[in-house]
Amino acid sequence: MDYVEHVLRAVEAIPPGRACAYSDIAELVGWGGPRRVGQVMSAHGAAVPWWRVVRADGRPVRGLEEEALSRLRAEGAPMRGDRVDLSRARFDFAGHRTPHDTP
DNA sequence: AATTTGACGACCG
DNA sequence: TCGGTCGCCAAAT
Repeated sequence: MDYVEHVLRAVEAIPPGRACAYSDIAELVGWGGPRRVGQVMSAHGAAVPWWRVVRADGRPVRGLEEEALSRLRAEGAPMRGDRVDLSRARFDFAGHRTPHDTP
């Protein structure tokens, strides 16, 4: 059960207007893999801002593209067409710093 | 015990 | 950029 909590905690830490990939969560948690994270999100993601977790190429969650897109756009997340521009939107957990803020 | 199945990802043509 | 292919990891069949 602990694994689930770690994943959800990580997702909750993502601020509005930012996003990160499943692989980023997996890396932060340290075990399991992106697919494992996906399984957890599928089962327990409703409780957290799931739309801020996107695929590595920036496309939103499979199956919930519509809602994810509208929420992301509403938050002002940097988008590139129908996908998140992760180069700008990615949230860097380590140190709580972001690529955008770093000079 | 073997196979299929995901809210995935890297690589290659 | 866009697909196809293969690797990955755990859970459900």
